Amino acid sequence: MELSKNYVPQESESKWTAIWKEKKYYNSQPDGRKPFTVVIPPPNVTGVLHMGHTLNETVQDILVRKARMTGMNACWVPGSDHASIATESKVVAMLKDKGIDKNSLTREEFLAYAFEWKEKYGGIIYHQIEKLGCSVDWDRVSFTMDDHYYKAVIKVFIDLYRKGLIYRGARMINWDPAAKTALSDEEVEYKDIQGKLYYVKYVLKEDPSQHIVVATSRPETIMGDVAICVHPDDKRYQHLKGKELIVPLINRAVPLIFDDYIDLNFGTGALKVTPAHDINDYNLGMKHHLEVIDTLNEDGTLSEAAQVFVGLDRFVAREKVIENLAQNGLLLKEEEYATRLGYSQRSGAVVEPRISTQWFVKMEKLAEPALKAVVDGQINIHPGNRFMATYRHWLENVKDWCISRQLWWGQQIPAWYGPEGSLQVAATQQEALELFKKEFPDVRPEDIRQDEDVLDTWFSSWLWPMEVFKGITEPDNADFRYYYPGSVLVTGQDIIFFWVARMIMAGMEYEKQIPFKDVYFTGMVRDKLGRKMSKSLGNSPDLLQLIEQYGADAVRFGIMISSPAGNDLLFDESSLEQGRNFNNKIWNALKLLKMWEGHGQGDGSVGGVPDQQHFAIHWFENRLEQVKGELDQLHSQFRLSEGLKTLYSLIWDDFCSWYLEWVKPAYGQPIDLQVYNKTVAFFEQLLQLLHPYMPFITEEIFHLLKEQPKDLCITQLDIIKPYDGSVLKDGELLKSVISHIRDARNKNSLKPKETIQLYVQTSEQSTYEKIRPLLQKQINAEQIQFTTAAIPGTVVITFDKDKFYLAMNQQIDTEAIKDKLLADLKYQQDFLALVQKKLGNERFVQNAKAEIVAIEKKKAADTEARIRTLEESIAALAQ
RNA sequence: GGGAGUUUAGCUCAGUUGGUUCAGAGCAUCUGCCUUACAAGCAGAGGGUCGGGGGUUCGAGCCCCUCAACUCCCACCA
Repeated sequence: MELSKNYVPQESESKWTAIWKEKKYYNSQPDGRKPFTVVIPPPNVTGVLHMGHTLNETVQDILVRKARMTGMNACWVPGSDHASIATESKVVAMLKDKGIDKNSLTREEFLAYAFEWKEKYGGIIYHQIEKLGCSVDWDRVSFTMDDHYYKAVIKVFIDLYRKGLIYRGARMINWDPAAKTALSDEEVEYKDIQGKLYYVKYVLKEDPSQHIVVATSRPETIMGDVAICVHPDDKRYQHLKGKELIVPLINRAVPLIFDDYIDLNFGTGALKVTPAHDINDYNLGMKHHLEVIDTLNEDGTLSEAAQVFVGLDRFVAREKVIENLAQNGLLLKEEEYATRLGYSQRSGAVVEPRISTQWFVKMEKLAEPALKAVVDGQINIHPGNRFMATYRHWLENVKDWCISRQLWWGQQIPAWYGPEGSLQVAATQQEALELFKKEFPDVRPEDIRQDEDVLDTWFSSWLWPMEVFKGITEPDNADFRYYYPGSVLVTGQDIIFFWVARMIMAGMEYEKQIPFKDVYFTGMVRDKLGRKMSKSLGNSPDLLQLIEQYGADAVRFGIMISSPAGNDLLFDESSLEQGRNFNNKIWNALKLLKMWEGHGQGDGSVGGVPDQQHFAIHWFENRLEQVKGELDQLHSQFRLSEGLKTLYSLIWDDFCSWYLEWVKPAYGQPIDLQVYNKTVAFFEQLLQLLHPYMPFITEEIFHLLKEQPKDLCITQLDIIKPYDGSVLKDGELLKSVISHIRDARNKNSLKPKETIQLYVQTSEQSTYEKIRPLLQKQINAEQIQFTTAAIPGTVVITFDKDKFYLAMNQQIDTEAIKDKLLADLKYQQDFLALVQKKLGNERFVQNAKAEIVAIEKKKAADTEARIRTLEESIAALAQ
């Protein structure tokens, strides 16, 4: 079989995607095994996967594949979120392009367009998830607007309402006067602008000669003023306590109130309170039980309540008010003032804060068990407890959750308005009607109307870990009982409140159980300049194009290699190159083995293995077990990035650079069959360990390596065996000695083909005997001999307490060697001085633990021995 | 404004309970190699006052205080 020069990912990726799918490896059904359940954080249905998703999905796939290979019944549920705001605005934009105004459509017509849109674009993310190699169960695809899911959301709303946890209340919302619609916070763009601050005189009712000056940026709202507020400690206004002031233009008397909300140093320290047109004023008004006077219409013109300039646009009215104030001598001055204004993303109009009636969830009772679950450690957050403080702070100061949205795409609020302002909450019109009939026996279907608003997207996604298994609609079903609670949730730290905390609340409320045992927070993916990835900057790469260019495994490698849990990741395509290079490295190891295949010699019995290769095999066997242990440790701590680094180094350095070179037969020589078989077995194990991170290439090579009874993705990892540390130590010694001698060869400009004679002066001859054959081969030595004295005319290298003499057919730069030895000597002497100073310190000897002192003593002894070695070498050199 | 986090080599990051030679890894850089798996490679090398200052301790990259810069979340000043 002819293998290509480099690994070509595309072909094998589509091949294995199809095979895995066809064999249904990733489909899960409840059975006797332990479940390992992961629910995907559902991406927006009409979106595309960005690099943040790529990171999340890769992390999940690593965990799921690893679980599947360790005897667990892994179930990874894919799906998507209807994402009410994001999707609706996209659909609205699409309609606009077609020349259709949303306002001209009925709700039903609009939803038909929206579903059509969802069907058309909803598949994109699933395709991307598949291309990335994610081992999700495609039979369990869920969508937050599936029929059962819709019902679950409605059921929960009704339930919470009956429990008294949902109520209607007033709230400031962002209003777009041009589009005449409410905006979500996300749809408001803030811009820094240069505005003006107007200083207006409010005279005292009982004594017009006295007044308070108020600074305002919005004089046109003066007619909505219901109080003037100052700081309780402000000496300037103490004497006016209990007095009333006159609002200009309309001559309304309003009270002077005191509140420490006021900033003493801003403006004049006096604030006009206009509850209808400012969120802070609204809160102040609530606190002080003030009236709310809404002086604006929904199109931004002044309303009847304003009394003056009725019907004029707010900005026209502003000029009129200023004019009027100036004429009456009430405008003291104007001041330039830098501020931020909200603009509507949709129409560009200046956003108007407006009071509206919204639905809320009471959070206090829900928050308590959710906080406890994390504080008690039922749920473990990774990394560490870093997000614990944030989580606790939010839950302890939790505000009620506004769940109504002025949109059509989503679950319509199951509240019905009947005669005489009556209200009923029910799943269907029929049920609502029944309820109304108790009070109004004659009520007809056309007398009641459902709330127009839909529910916040998070009000559906907080049920995700449950309802993907129909845990809300059919709580006793077998799937739910088996898979719930889930194992790990992998998500971005930015939605800890929006989503994570609320899922925990829902889980505790409806199952009295946590929804998942571990939460793994990934960081935010930024570009290499540290900027957030965004469409407007155009710095977010296209996932499919990256996969096309580098291969899915390389993309997975690149994104994982530098992303410790919770830390931001600066995405740089060079890490993908590193991944691609890693692919090639593995591919080339395969090519090497393929060259050996069929050329094996010997009967395959252990006895036939030559000494040098025997050591190599023995060493790698133990090294492999050691790394397996490390990997397990890292996995249990969710340190996947480090796990990948560990594997990278194990494969590239230990396996390819050291082991394969050690067992490689001399040019033209056949390989020992036993060695070959062992090497193949090692390679298989490496592929298996790497598989969760890089599924495609590992599966491909696994099969190219030899005939396999089954596919790699479902093989089970062996139990880790204990390893022999002394072999590893010998291996480290061998590697160090090889490196040192190669360095000396380099420094003396020896060509690789030129041989040397090596003399070793050591007290540990038996150790060197073990590694002698490999050492000889790797440093291209004609022979290695032991010596008890310096060999003149050679290059001297000291290593630990041992000395090496390299004889070569080459001019030797004695001065350079001497300089190096002297530098080393100086370092050792300085180090010894430090250690001795420490040991000479009585307080150290008294206070430090005995073993620490012993270690220091050993350090001193070792260093002294090393100094002697160096001094001897330098002396020998002088001869 | 409130809360949280980060700061270690040119870049991206490890560094666990304060104590093994602890100052590390990868990438990048430099030197030498077209050695018959791999130049997307091989063999080596150099590079850091651990953000600044102070403190605790026999001992601090790690603990405490303080300052600075950057980042995120929340609330957004008339």
